Amino acid sequence: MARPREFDRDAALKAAINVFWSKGFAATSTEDLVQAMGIGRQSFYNAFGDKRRLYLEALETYQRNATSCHLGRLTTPASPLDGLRDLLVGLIPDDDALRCMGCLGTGSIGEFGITDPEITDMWERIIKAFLVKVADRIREGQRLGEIDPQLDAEQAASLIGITMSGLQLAARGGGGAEELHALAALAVERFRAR
Amino acid sequence: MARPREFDRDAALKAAINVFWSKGFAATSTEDLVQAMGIGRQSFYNAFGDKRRLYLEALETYQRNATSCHLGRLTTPASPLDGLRDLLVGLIPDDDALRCMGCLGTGSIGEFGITDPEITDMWERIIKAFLVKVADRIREGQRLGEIDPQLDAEQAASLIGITMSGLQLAARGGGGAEELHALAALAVERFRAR
DNA sequence: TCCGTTTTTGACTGATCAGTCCATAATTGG
DNA sequence: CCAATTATGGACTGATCAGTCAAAAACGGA
Repeated sequence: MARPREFDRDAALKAAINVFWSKGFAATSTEDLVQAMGIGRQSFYNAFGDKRRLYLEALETYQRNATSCHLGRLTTPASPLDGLRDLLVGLIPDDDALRCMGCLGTGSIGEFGITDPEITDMWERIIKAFLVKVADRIREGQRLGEIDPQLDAEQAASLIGITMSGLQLAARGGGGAEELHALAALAVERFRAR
Repeated sequence: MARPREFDRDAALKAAINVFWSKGFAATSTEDLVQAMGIGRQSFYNAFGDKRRLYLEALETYQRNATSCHLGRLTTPASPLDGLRDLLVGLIPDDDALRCMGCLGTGSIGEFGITDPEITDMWERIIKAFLVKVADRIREGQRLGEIDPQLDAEQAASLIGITMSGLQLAARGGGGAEELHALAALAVERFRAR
């Protein structure tokens, strides 16, 4: 039909994700993006709309991938408490360069707050579905006698979510891997039935 | 000796803090600032150096004030556990407009990470001194039998710090006052000796 | 009253911003 | 081989960016 695109759209998107991830939306220029993505300016606008559209797509892609990793860690271990610990500990990469990037999702909250309805909606949708799974796992742990039965599972799940955000911010702020791993483990340990 | 300045420097700084607080550094233009501060462009550069200098001063002023409020809430109640709860609950204003601004300090971490040495140093200095006080209060609670004696006080204090960041991010993300107050209380309750 | 010093005002700078235009190139269906 | 369609590269746009300049204005001291 027409001339095919020369670059790999997924690879370009991945490159864009990394730029937004490390610098945020406002501090990233379209020049930064086309450079990192290795494509021409017009190809950029053809394939991704504009800077904001690309950011939304990058955010959604990043968050979908991240959430899938989180759920993997949460549900893999037989023990729900282990699952929760793996979830939190797994947020914190050992690699310094990666760890100090923090999380694009929490970064977008910090940058936009609730000023951008599309971002707010996306976040709400993703986080709600995720916290449901966390609450399920917590209830499972309560049934098994691992987790304090007095806890409200939904509320405990929200607290896990908040702890996740806090850990990721601390990671971006330069927190060490061992230190943050220990804090993640401690946070989960507080849920154990005694 | 010379012509006196016509504006109130502290008031102008306060106005600048509010702009940076709600929009972040990169998304704030000098035009935004001089508008909000109600001063001329040259007065701006005379009195505050440049945009970055003003940001650093705003951040330091904001954080000094915030930390002082935190310490007040932490130490006022007779019960250390109550102090910790007041600390966390007090982070979350009832006023919607104020609450959804989050925290300028955590915002600066999200925006700059560890890329700006001056910000990193300032943050490290302030947070370390603060966490020492939190750890002191935790040890006091352990002596009184309120707080789980098995906890490492320094580590627990760090977890409190992380929970604070998470709560403030959640507030910026649109979390409700009651919901976040309950989560703050729950987070502290997990430290209680049983 | 005049001088030295500082603030104020508003115009101005070159750089960079996001996004567009257009000519050319590459592809497939007819 | 041509027409239709899309991709590409590079020049270009007006807007906005952070920051500067120069001249006028407001003060205290001599």
